[in-house]
Amino acid sequence: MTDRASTAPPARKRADAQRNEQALLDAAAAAFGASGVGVPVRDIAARAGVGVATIYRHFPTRADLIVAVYRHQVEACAEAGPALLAECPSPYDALARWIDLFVDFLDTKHGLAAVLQSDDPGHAALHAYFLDRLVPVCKQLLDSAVKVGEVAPRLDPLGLLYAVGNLCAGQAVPRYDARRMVRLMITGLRLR
Amino acid sequence: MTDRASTAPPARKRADAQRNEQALLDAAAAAFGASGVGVPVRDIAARAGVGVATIYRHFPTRADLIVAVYRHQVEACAEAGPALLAECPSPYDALARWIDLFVDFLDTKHGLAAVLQSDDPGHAALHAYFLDRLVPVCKQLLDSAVKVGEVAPRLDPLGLLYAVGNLCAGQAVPRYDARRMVRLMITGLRLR
DNA sequence: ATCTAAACGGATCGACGTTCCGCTTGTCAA
DNA sequence: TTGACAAGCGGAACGTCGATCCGTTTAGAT
Repeated sequence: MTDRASTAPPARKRADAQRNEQALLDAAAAAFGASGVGVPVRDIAARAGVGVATIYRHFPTRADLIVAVYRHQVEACAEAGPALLAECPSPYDALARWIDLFVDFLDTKHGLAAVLQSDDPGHAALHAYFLDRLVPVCKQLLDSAVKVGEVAPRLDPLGLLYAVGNLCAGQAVPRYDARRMVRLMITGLRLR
Repeated sequence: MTDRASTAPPARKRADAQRNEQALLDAAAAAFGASGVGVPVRDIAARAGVGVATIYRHFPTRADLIVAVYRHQVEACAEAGPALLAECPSPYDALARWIDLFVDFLDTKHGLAAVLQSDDPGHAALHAYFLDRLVPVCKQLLDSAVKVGEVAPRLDPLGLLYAVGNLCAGQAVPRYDARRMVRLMITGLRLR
């Protein structure tokens, strides 16, 4: 075992493949920012200076690519949950602020919320990742607020996250303020 | 003026064109119900037994076809607004029940809410129709509730309708209950 | 019966996601 | 260093879909 990491599996990628994967991540991030997460696959490939097949080789579905691009930010959002719970005066406040963070994240990513609500099986991995990572955090916040009687019990955290995502989708109309509508919904949650 | 209706404009459609238009409306209604409003144009044409060009001739954009298919139901929803205002104990109740009607309408139409939130210019006519017809009704209900102090002022009726539409979009997840989330938001509206 | 413009249908085009296949190149052992 | 081989690559090709085009059919008027 001369490997630096003793747990590393024997399969190692070729150097050019690693470079391409990184180039693709950079290109995808740029393309998503410029044209939304629905940007044509060919555009991303062109930005990265690779062929389209290379994208599919590294990221079998668009969802895989999206997850890879936004993983850091989703992680940060997930980790903010317990932190807010610790520092906020009440669990409800923590929940409200955490939802705000989630809205911040979603509405700076053109079309991400829309993709999140699609039932295209190609997006299953995206659903799975977001939900696996964020539902437990939301549940913890919700449970804490329920425990002190600030919020009514029996609200599915998945449903709440889903609703926030939906409210952030489709901002085509300039007079529509997603954040305000989310706050309204969170207000409706409060018991006392 | 030998025309039966003196107000009829000189332009009259050929009988076969009228038949085809009706066949298309029936076929589209069936196809929308079976496969959602995103069903391929070719499928609708096949159901109606016409060529695809005939669809575009009668309904230049998909939005025109959707509007034509659902016009009656949208009208009914719009007309229910003033009626509810008259018969309900309070304007807030009328608003809540009207929103409920809107949700009823939306979530029985696969994918309609999703189309409603798309910013595809081909759907502009759909946006325009829904908004022209329903925003004034929503505004009347909202204004009435504001006047008696049940709801905070300065909420854009368009934004509220948009939010309801968003909440009804993308019901891919079985544990997501759009109606419940809408009710939560409407609850958040209430002042006293 | 004849004429004409309205209407038609399906071929066609372009955009896109996805797959396929022959070529290139990194890696490792001799 | 060199040779062999599999990992990796690029872009052509295919299927689907929306939208348009164009030669043909036909309703309705004369």
